[in-house]
Amino acid sequence: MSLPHAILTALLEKPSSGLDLTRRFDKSIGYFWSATHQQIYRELGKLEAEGFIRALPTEQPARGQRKSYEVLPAGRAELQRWTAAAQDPKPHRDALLLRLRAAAVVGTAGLETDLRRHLDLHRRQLAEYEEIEKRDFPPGNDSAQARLQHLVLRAGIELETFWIQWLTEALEELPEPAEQAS
Amino acid sequence: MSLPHAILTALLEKPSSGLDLTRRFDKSIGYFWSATHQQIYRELGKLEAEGFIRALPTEQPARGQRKSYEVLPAGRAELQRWTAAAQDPKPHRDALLLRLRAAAVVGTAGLETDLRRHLDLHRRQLAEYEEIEKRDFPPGNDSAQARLQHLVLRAGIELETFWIQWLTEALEELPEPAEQAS
DNA sequence: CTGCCCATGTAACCTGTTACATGATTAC
DNA sequence: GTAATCATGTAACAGGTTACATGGGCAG
Repeated sequence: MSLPHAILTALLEKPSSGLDLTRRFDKSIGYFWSATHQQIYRELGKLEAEGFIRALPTEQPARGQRKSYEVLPAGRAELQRWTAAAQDPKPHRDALLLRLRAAAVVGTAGLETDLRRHLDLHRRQLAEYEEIEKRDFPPGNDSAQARLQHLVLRAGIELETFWIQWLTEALEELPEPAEQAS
Repeated sequence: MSLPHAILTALLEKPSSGLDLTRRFDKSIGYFWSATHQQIYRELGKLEAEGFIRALPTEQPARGQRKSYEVLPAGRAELQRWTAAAQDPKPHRDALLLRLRAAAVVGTAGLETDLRRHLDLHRRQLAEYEEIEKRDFPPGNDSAQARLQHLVLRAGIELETFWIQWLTEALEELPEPAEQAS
């Protein structure tokens, strides 16, 4: 039950249309809560029906016309309630760790290529985060809002850093191709 | 599409009944790929229908009777194929980071209690992992299989360590209760 | 023989994914 | 005017969650 709250947060940061939101869910918010445009439109409909958001009045909100939404007081209250509510951490699911565990049983043949690819993807993501950090969080800005946003970004940076280091170790653990059983 | 492969891995490590698997998915494999008993029974049925596993022959495999499964050669081959296949990382979804981002907009009132609870949960998980490490991976055992399994466990340890450190920082960033607007 | 737990399973629902559909705008 | 793209949406499906059902064995 987090997608509606991700959308409320995004809309509070800036009122947007469905497509705007879709774009913002490809970066920024989407770095830790991804969503496709189909999910977003579905959820915008629900949020509007519940009275949490409303479409900004425009001329012709017909098909093919942009429709921007803003958060209503009830929506802000709901987000506040959700933020403060106790929530149990969701069980983890990490396909890569599962694969390594499977490889311990059936062998590591063929793994290396994809591990290197993942390593590369994490390096790119880290570079992107560091770019954002340099651009959006120059030293000195210490408003409460900026500090919290920076904290979230640093979580991303440190998680990517962890995966890069871990994948590097993992690649060292793999037997040389020459040693692999066929 | 990872649950069937998680089950194949678990069954290769040790043939089991549905309930055994359920228990093992509450720890061990379940630390990075959780599943409920309903999912497991559903998936066991599918895997058996596909010829990847089979029920070990017993007297009366009726309702209420334990039914143990073992992996067939086709199942091992499928797991091997999956392990070596390229897989894109799934998009992240982390409710806690989302909440912090929401809190940057609607305020941090009420957050602290639950952050402390999460911190405590992560500390317990880390302690559990370290216990397992001490028990199952004493220094000196360096079979390829043990090294891979240890690598996976270390990922868990380091991730928990990260969250503990991050949550500690986050709690320091929160304004004092006295400063919070009502 | 009642209540409780073990073991397997069914059903309904919710969320997320993939593929496709439709109207409007812009480029050529 | 036709093709490509923008913007919003529908439909079908897959995976995961929650609630409930069924039969067997065991403790008192």
